[in-house]
Amino acid sequence: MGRSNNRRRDVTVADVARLAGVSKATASRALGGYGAVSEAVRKRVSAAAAELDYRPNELARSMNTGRSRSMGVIVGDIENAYFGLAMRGISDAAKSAGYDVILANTSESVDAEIDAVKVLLDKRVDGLIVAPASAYETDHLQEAHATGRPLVLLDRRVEGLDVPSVEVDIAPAAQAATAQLIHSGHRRIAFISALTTDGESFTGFPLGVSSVADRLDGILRALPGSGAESSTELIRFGATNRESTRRIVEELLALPDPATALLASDSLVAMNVLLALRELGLGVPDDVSFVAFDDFTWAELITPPLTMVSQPIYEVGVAAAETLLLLLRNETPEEQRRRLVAQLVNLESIGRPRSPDPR
Amino acid sequence: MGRSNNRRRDVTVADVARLAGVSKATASRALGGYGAVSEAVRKRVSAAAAELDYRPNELARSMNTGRSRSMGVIVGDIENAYFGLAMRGISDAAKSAGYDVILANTSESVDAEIDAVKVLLDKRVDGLIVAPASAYETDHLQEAHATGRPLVLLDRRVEGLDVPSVEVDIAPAAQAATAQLIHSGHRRIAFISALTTDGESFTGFPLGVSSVADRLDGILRALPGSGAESSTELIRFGATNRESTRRIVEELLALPDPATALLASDSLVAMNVLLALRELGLGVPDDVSFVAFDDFTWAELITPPLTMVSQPIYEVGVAAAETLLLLLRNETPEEQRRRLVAQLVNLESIGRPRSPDPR
DNA sequence: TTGTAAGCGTTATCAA
DNA sequence: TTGATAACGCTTACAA
Repeated sequence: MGRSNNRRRDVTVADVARLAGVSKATASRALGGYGAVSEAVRKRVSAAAAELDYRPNELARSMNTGRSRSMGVIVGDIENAYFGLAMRGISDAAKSAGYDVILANTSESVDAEIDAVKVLLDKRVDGLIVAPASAYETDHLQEAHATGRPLVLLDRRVEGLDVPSVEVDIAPAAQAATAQLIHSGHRRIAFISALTTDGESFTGFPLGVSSVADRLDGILRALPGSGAESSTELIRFGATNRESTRRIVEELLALPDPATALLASDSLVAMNVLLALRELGLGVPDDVSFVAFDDFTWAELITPPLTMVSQPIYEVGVAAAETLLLLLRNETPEEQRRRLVAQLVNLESIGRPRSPDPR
Repeated sequence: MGRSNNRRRDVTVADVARLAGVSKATASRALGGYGAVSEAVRKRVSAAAAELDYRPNELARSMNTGRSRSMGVIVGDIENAYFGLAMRGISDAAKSAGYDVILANTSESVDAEIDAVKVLLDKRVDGLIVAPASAYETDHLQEAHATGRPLVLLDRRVEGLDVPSVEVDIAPAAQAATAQLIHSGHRRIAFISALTTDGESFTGFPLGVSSVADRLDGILRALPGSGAESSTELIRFGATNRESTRRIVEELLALPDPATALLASDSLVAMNVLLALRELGLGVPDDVSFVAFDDFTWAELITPPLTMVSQPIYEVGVAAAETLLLLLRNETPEEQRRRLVAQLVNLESIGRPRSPDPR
């Protein structure tokens, strides 16, 4: 059966100590496994604790050790499978080190991020993992860092903020994808992102999100000497929803010299681009070639299977957590900027460009 | 600029009080906005707090209020979009009530769940939201409930555990989907789930996961008098991965009287079933009709668009959090078992059964 | 309205 | 090896 003391006052070390006939300090030592305790006493205390079903109050413990054995994680959008998987990686790595994870979701809003940092620091998390919503507004991250509590950046880095980051090394894969398109005969290659640039120029960078800047960087690196063109009109931001994405796709394909290949910055953009193409009655890759910067389980089921840049995002999460754990032990990570490799998964959405006029 | 005291000792109420020239208690009252404080003093304390950039230590606060303003959430798999979206709902609702969320992932393992409950209770969360991995092994949930801390079940309920649950009312939708299949002429309708039954009989229930049991319940309810058959061989569990799912699909289609329609219990199963059908060279819905219990953004892009049972899972998350918040205020939820309606989204993966022998 | 002092449940210090 | 006792930073009686 088991005791059913409703609404019982929590059992404390004092209770355990009393039952075991020792002092609070001794009981605490025995339970915590530190200091010097005789074997006999240890047994007695353990028995008493088991008897009373004692569970230490982690709050109280944290209060004078100063460490809470928890890490705060701040991401833009947990419902996005990309961050969901990263979260899983973080969670797994944290757990096996005895840490747990407090999650904050920001809906990619900097204000919410600022707030989340405050809340988590107030909760006295031992450290933070953040996928920053903006590379510009970073005062709150600077401040967090200044409190002395370790901070690791996830998926995105912030220039001028001297903390470790774990990212996907996406530029080479972006370059490879672009090279592949060029090889197939494409000269008008467009990039579509959900980023809102707020009137910022994207040329020369930096863009607000480094992971997007890196994609673009890789693409542009593939162009010189290829005959393919780098042109402002082919690089488009603001594909935040189905409608805006459709408008962008239409515009790209209605240019005097139209785009013949589209690269989508993430899975959501990819979906909206594909929906737009379908609505426009255009086929992939016969009418337009397509590459997505993300890998989704469903890609294989779509006709045709999509060419994608696959990212080890679970591993990014694990690495970020491990880096943070390292910092918490006052060790220094091998690299300040850790980059995991992305892979071009070459399925069937790249074809030859349709000739400008069908003869 | 801002001050750059590295590794500064945290500012406490005592510091604020000293600067404001009042006692600790008064400062605390002024900052907390309770008790009686003169306007002049309040201003002075606020100024001092701002000056010192004071941030209250929530740990210490929690320790003597007994409340931590945080809730623990335990789900099987955060990387699953289904739970990711629920998490988002919980997170949003919690935040707007000033609560935050500690997440634990269990990989659908009961042991991990038992552990997670312990850890979260030790952290003194004010309440728990759990999507239980099993309807049988529930001692840890009973115990959690017995501590007096409120518990709300998410997506799945546990018979005999008297706590509120928020679920999707999936049975009617399952019945509707089945009716639709019957209407199209199907008589051999199969259900495929990832659940491992451990040799439990599924007839008469209960299955380990109520949400799966409810699907089956709805399906079976549609059969009587329809001419369609209810048969053990058509109800299959253990579709946990691509290979096992393929085997199950093959078996179902190789029966003396083969299945002509397949219902997949969730999106992962759905994907594996579709992959299997593709590998077997079978078309949907020409060769086999198909319905999935989940909605995925990609369904529209697949050929043909899938018929699905769409679930308001974000809202389930919101409702679960709101129910918990209610309990935390010692109020009673209107319904002990809250059910949100699911909807049959009728796209194009239901067709007429292929005649047994092609003449 | 304000201050003093006693808790909350731990861990840490220092004698014994 | 053990036990008083003082922290940790906050809230809250109770007094003034």
